[in-house]
Amino acid sequence: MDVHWDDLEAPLSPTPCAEISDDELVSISVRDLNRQLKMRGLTRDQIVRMKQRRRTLKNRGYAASCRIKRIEQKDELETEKSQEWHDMELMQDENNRIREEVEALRGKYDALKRFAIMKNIPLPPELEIQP
Amino acid sequence: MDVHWDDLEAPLSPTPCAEISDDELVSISVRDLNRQLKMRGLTRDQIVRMKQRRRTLKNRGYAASCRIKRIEQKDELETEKSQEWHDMELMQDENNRIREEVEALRGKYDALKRFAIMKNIPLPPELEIQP
DNA sequence: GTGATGAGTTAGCAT
DNA sequence: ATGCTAACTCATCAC
Repeated sequence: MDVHWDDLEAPLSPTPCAEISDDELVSISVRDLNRQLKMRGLTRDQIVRMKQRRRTLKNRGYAASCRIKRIEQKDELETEKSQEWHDMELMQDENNRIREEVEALRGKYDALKRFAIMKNIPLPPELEIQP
Repeated sequence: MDVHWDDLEAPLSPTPCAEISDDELVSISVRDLNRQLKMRGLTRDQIVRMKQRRRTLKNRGYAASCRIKRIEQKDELETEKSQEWHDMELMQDENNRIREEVEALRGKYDALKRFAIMKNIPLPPELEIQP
């Protein structure tokens, strides 16, 4: 890491590119990359290969993010699903609670009806009890 | 397709393997494959390469099923999610329906209470109306 | 040029 | 040997 190109003395040596690490190559700007390539008299062919290596490294990263994204989306779906499942349970409970309330109320109503009948108390029609 | 090996006359020719299509190679049994390879005097090296080609073709299929499986699982999750969402809506409606029922019942109760008070009808304590 | 993604290859694990 | 899957490479598309 932290290589200084100007320190190198043999730009035309048989291994003129070995010093560029993957991390550097993938993060350097196109502008700077071109500058370095020119400066170190690389052949057209070497330049093409270097560009290609950069592209491949970039693609490696894209593939990784793509995989991560896919996993995250799956997690998201699963989380939403279990959240909905939870909400549904709460609603189910609420539902039962209200249902019991209705039952209790209706029970009292019936008792009241029996009471009225027993005592022969006539009820106005709008207060009649229909189940 | 439908190649008959016995028809070939030059088992040691420079292209002794070209006749095996991908489909055949990937679906033939190991037993039969070995038989064919032996029968056509292939070199050890050619046999190794043929086996490797078979393995690669199989892997191609595995990769495809793996992708399909992933997509299906995602679809499944999404389907379940929207199903739950639908169920939840139904339950919400049911909930509102029961809630209205309670309200109606309670309204009648109040009316009954006012009626009893107006007529000075004493109710037994267990039939008392508490909101 | 950059980023995303489908398909294919390879390595490595489990059976 | 077989099947699966993560990571990688490559082709291709959209911007």
